[in-house]
Amino acid sequence: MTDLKRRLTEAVSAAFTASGLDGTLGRVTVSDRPDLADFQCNGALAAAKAAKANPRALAEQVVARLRDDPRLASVEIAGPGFINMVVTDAELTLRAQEIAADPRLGASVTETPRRVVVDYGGPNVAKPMHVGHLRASIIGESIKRLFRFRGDQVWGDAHFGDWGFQMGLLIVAVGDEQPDLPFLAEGDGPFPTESPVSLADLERLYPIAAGRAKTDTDYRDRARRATALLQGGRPGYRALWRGFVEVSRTALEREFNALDIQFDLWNGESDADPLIPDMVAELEARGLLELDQGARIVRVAQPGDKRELPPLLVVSSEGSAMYGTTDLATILDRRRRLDPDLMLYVVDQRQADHFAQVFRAASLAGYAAEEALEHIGFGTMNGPDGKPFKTREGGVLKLHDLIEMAREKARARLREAGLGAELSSEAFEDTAHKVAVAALKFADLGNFRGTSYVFDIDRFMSFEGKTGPYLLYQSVRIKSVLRKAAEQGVAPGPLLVGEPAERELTLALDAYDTALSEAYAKRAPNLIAEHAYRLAQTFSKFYAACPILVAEDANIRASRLGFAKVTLDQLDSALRLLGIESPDRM
RNA sequence: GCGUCCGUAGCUCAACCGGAUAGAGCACUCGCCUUCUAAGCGAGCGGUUGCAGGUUCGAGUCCUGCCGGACGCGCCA
Repeated sequence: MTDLKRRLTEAVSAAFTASGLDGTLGRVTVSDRPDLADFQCNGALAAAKAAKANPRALAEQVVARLRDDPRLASVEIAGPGFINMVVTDAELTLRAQEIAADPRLGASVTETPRRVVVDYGGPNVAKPMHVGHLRASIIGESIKRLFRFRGDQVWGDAHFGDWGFQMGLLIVAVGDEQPDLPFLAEGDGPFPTESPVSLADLERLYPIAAGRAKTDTDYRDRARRATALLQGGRPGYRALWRGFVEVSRTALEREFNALDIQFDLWNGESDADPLIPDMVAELEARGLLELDQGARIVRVAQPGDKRELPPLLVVSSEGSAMYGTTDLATILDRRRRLDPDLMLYVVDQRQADHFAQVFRAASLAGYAAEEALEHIGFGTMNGPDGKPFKTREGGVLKLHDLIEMAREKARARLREAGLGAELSSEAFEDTAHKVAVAALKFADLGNFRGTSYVFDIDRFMSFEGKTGPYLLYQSVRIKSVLRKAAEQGVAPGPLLVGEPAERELTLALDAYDTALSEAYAKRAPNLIAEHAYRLAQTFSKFYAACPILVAEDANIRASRLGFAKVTLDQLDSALRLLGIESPDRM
């Protein structure tokens, strides 16, 4: 099943070819001028340029071949050579009925399903999630759902930051505070299985230790040695580290669940670690490694580069694995275990150079084709001052606190609307949570991921305009109508396009497939968000213009109820792809 | 210094492969609840697309230069 745009593209392309023109120029798009047409094709202009001909004359040839198309109410040439098309009500009726009958609500699947790993979230041991994690989690989750919905086999991997220098820092910090810990002893143990520190301890110690390591070289060297010993397998350090990982992960999973984010894999950086010695040996054997200032590196610069890309550091002068080493080993690990066609890294744009280095090294080593590795970068979330977001006190806002702030705003608004009396306290809390999550996610996914945006809690939580709560509201309103219809014994019937609002709604529903395939191609969930918003808005117009349950004619009543039903289904489908769930009432 | 990205309405953001009259939301003004949730709908106001050149029938979009900003640039992740 294809959408109207694609069907018309086929027809217009055929007309171009039949006129002796390049068929690919027959691409049809939704009209820029809804007052003039439903769809348009600008191909005659491009064809004229290539052939040095008159665009209107070429358009005339093409249009002549389209005049008999029964699906078109009109085909006209406008301006310098735009081909404007208006679709008949009959064709729209047919399309509306198709979408209503389609379990996928008009969305197609990809022609060639792939095996895809989406690496996102990036939680770390000992670091509570903060607003900076919000984007990675929200965007990654949406991309994962989108790819899966389009038919790919997808694994979402949290890629847990449980390894590296930060672990050495924690060992030193904890050891300094509790020097009598059995874990610090050399030898094989046995060691306690209980963590000697709480998450709160780790969260308190880590920033202090990290700060000290920046200025205190002795301290830094101790942490580096601890890192090397941990990675070398010292049993006491390993046992202590396992405690860090456990207390951290428990808390992190709770937070992800609150945002309706689920990972298929919680592979830590430590899981890639066992592969490193063989990997290093192999890189060595292939002559890819070079000794430089005591470290072992892979040179990744290429001739065409505008600037020389620094080499990837594989083994530090201390003998430690680095960030890039782990990432490289992770690629190797995934290749062996999952053999993906594509790995997407949903990580802050600022790490673009790092991923370029790792991907090139992976390509050189033959671990993955460079096209199979993609960094899906996103911009930073800034405060109202345009600088990276901070609380009023200058600290980092924890994700947990952010969600609670949002929830509190949602509760207040729900109480205003009188929902407090209507719903049980459980249902009320559930609704407040859904509204809060929708507000946060839609505020983020409404923007293209690559651009930084201003994080403004009041604007986030405003329940008016282009916001998550607006979308939920439209969904809820439709559910309410459907409930009333069921009480009155009215059932949805065949969709009939007559009123302008019904035409518009059908065209909006038809645009779902394009929105999803574009979002998929560009890895850009904001296109889903935009579609959802446009659909909700178009429905709201329809709702105002076309009474449903009070319509005189029974067929029209059933048709409009059918429009309500299919709109709800597609809207909820789109929202699910954004990771947003709509409540029953609000 | 080198590199990447960005500069669009008072504010926050769009603009599909270079196409028609640069669009939304917020804010502001005005209308609309004896119809299904007004968290809504309709209408209005608001623009020299940072500046200057160039290519083109046509430039927010491509090229050059300048101004302004964010970010990155081997032993943190």
